[in-house]
Amino acid sequence: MATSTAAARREQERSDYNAYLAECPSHNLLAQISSKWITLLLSALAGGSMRYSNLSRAIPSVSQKMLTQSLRTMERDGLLTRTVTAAVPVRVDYELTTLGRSLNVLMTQVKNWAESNMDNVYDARRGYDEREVEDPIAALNRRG
Amino acid sequence: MATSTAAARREQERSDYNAYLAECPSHNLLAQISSKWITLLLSALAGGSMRYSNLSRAIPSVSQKMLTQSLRTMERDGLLTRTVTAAVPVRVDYELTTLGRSLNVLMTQVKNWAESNMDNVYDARRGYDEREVEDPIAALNRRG
DNA sequence: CAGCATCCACATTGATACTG
DNA sequence: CAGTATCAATGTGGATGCTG
Repeated sequence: MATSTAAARREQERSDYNAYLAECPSHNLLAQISSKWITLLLSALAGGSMRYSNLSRAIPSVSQKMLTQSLRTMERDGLLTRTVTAAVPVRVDYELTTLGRSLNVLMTQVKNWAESNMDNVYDARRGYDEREVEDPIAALNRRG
Repeated sequence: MATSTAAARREQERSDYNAYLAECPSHNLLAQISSKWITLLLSALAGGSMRYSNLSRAIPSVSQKMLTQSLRTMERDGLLTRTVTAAVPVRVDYELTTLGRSLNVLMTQVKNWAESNMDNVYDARRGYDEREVEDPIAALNRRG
């Protein structure tokens, strides 16, 4: 019965920790803001307010669905404001809040890091992939 | 023929931009590093080198699959080193590189932002969700 | 101990068509 | 113009079993 108990205990532990992580709000938030579109929208809106169609053109790879969805999420999280102007046709403007701008500062830094270190990363990848080819040698070494 | 041409042009534009985005290496990199597990692994390894089993225990919610996969990605990108010690049983240590540590500095800032602003975000969400309930009024206003 | 291979469930995303 | 609704494809991650 020992083994089945061990398995049960493992499962219990994992379940506990999952609950802990699911609770952890800062982690959820981190996951949200590091989403692909959020990042792009932050920098698109960094220069000031933009209309829906402007955003759509600024980030042409985004579908209406994801654009709307991301904007709604950001609005809900207080990162931007959505202003509807009653006219024909309707006009909707999006603008970063103070909170949104403060986040953008950080994300810009991360983006800059990515741009600055791209070459390092790509070199590392090339090196890694080449090493993969000569793996047999590593295997020999491992056998002493 | 005007409409079909417009559609074709749109598609062409989108295709062009997609190619542009797919090329954009800093964006790819950004997507990679903002992955859930990468973030956790960075902070787990911030204190120094760790063994595979240590990491597994430090981040209990990660499956072996994702742990291994994430570590390989980070190794490939030059964010950490993987050291195999031939012994029985085998021992594998992971340690952040200088590049990895420099990234961790930024990600820690973002993490801190998330922790500091959690309350703001949650308040905003509550406000948004409450406003949703009284949406009928907004609809009336919109009709002037 | 530190993985890899396989299968599978689910969430995310995209394409398409339609609307106030 | 600024969306909504729906369906299909894709990807991501987890569970399981096996290995050097």
